[in-house]
This record gives sequence, C-alpha cells and structure tokens, in this order.
Amino acid sequence: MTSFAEQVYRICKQVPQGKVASYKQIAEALGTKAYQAVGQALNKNPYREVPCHRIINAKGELHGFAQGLKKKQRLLEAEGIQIVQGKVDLKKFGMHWKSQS
DNA sequence: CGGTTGACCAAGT
DNA sequence: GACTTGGCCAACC
Repeated sequence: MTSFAEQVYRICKQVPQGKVASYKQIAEALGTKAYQAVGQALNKNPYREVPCHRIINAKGELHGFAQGLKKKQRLLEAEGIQIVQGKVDLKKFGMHWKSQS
C-alpha cells in the first residue's frame, strides 16, 4: 500500500519521542501540500502504532484528537513535552525536519 | 467526474 | 488580536 495515508503514517512513526511535527511538515516531507489530507488520514488512523498525538498544527496547538485532547495532552506530557494552555513550545519540541527520512 | 469536506495554513481585513 | 477569504490537496458522495 502506498496510499497517501500510508505515507503519512510512515512519517508519524518517524517522529522521535519528545518532539512534535506539524501537519504542514508532514505534507512537506511527503513532497505535497495536502495539509488537510494529512489531518484526515490521521483522524482515520487505523494504526495504533502510529503516534498521531505527536502531530499538531503549525501553531503548536493540539487541535482536535479522536481520543480527546485530554488524552493527547497526557500522552505528550508522558513523552516529556510540556503543554501550556493546550499548546506546545515549538521552540523546544518543534521538529526541524531538516533532512530526516 | 463535479462538488463538498476537513485534526490546515497564510495573508488580508 | 480575532475574524474572513482564498488556496491547497486528498478522500468521500
């Protein structure tokens, strides 16, 4: 399967623990601009191995989460990420994606 | 195949 | 600084 969603899941799994990536970065990593398509794919995310909770919007906000933002926030904090008002410090946890694969 | 939607983003008002 | 508009792309109807 090489569908768009599969690619998205692949990237999500590549995100290291304690870091967060934006939908935009995921799309960019795939060489596309379907930010929204990325979000939809994650929303449907049938793979529990995919840490979709590490994926947030460009502003560092947790935005929506199928399991509930509370759960997501708890998970992120468990990964070592500090959440402030439902937001993450991109300065500290925002991924750079320079040339990761 | 056309139209709508969406866990988005950037720019303009 | 909050709201609106346009754009972008894949999935669904």
